Amino acid sequence: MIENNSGKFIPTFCPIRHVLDRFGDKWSILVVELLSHKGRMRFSEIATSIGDISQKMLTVTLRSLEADGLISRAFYPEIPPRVEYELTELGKSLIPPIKNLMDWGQAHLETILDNRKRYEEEKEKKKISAT
Amino acid sequence: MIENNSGKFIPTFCPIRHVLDRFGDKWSILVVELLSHKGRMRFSEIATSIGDISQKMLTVTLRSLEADGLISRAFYPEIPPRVEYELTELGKSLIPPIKNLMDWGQAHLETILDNRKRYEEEKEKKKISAT
DNA sequence: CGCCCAACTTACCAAACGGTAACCAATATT
DNA sequence: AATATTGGTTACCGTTTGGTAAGTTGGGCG
Repeated sequence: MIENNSGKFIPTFCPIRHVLDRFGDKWSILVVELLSHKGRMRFSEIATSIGDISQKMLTVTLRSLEADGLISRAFYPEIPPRVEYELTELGKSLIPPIKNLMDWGQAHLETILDNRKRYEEEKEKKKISAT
Repeated sequence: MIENNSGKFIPTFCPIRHVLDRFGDKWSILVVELLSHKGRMRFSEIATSIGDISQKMLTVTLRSLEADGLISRAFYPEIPPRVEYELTELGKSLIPPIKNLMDWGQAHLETILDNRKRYEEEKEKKKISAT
């Protein structure tokens, strides 16, 4: 067993679990994706680009991406301070696999939503016919 | 905005958010991965293969994968009953992108864990030097 | 009669996740 | 003197997630 950065324990032997554990949160992949398009970005730029992320969660997300070496943080002690983030080489290496998954999503999203709707309708029918 | 299968609302225009929303849970990708290796599997087979999934979560996960058309469910009304699951064509189309992500994980997991440890150590050092 | 099987379903509960709002630093502007 | 700036941190709290344990189905079997 191995302890991750939030104190949870997951099986050592299973890299899948680690990947899921790392990217299963709400914002990490989104931030990586964003940085892959825009290059270096300031904290506030990322915040407004995403739109509905809270300041706290953006900080938490950026910190954990930085801890894993996926992004780098450059602090400029000006007044007011400026902080810039960008993908490291390791972070950049993550772009192709993420892009693949996103392309798959783009290609099949409609089908999935249709399936989901159909499934719900079937369930409703069965409920009614069971009365 | 679009409502997903758990009643949450996410921006329509962003397929990334949908993919994350769909696969951000703890078990979905793991089940797809497993079925991609083993083909058809019974409920109990999946349960013991994963090892630490609860019956409830396996049911929930399988239902939502079925709702989205990623797996098919075959029920045999024998005594005791038998249920078999396998990937649909749509589900199979998901294997390559998932495999890419997993390969990336396998390749970089150690680096990430090292980075994470180093980051924690640096943080500790700063804490001590600040006293 | 009572207990077994597989594959659930349900009620209940604990922990994790993530949001809100307040506070901070140091300087520049009003 | 008060306010604004950026990029945070922190305490608090509600929601979501997922686990535990019990109950359900119906025929087979000791």
